[in-house]
Amino acid sequence: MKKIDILKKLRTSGLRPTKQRVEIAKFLFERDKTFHFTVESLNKLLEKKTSNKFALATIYNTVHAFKSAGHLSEVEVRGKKTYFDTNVSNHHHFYDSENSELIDIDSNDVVIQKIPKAPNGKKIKNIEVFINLKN
Amino acid sequence: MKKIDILKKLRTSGLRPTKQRVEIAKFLFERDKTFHFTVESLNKLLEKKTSNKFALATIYNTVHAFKSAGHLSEVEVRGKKTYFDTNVSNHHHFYDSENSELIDIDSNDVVIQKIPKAPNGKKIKNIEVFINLKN
DNA sequence: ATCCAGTTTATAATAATTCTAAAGTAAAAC
DNA sequence: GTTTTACTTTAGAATTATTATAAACTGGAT
Repeated sequence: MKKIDILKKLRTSGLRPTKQRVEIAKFLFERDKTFHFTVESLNKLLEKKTSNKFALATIYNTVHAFKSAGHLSEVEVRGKKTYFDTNVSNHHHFYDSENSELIDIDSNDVVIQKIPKAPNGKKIKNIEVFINLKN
Repeated sequence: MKKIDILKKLRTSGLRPTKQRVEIAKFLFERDKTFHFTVESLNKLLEKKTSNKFALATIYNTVHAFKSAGHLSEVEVRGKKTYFDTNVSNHHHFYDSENSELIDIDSNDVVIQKIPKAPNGKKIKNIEVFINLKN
């Protein structure tokens, strides 16, 4: 994704393309493979990659803004930190607790044959399959 | 589950049946349906139900002790608080984010036809299916 | 009854995240 | 191109869930 697209992405989401947002967006979205991170890991990587330092609160603000705009998804992982994913399509995850690593599973690689119907008055929003790994 | 069984349950787990543990165990395990809770909700419910007050740290200690002994399971729910479940068999969950409620799904009610093979050198520990609900 | 390891307790410490209010800035209005 | 305005960033404080600490307590062995 090119810089011009980054700017468009931000503008069309109603996000003013500030220096910080553009930097973070470039870091997150200018890549081929999907990327999983926590606010802490993102912060460290940004410190290395770019010369600028961002306030931690800015990382939080930005990541949440991107999430609200649908550019990031939050992954269901129990633990202290919240994981985010640049893959916003419907998909599943392996979780390797050895090194706290998430790995995407394409939606097509999981086929569910049978699920229960939703409780009264409720509908199914989405189904997440989480495969925990061991060595 | 009767009191005598509660005591046996604690003793066979190597847990000394203290006043607090017995009270909490009775509250958690003397019921027919499975029960989902957070430390906070459990604490509130115990305050109402029993005349005794427990230190919050005791609730944490006890819940973790029960979990280590295999009498409680921890559920994968993203959010600030950790959820526990008196159902320790292999099963899945609905999650109703409207009222932060978990509902058990029997393992037999979910059939997965296809899953990807685990990444190199890793094995599958378990599979958790999480069905998010909406109104 | 006495003792001791395991427990409970109140409180402090920690960790992730959110809040706050002042200073900064993109972009609209002039 | 200035000025203005509303949105952002920032540093630090506040909050929240959880864990650690260390002193007081207690079940159960002796």
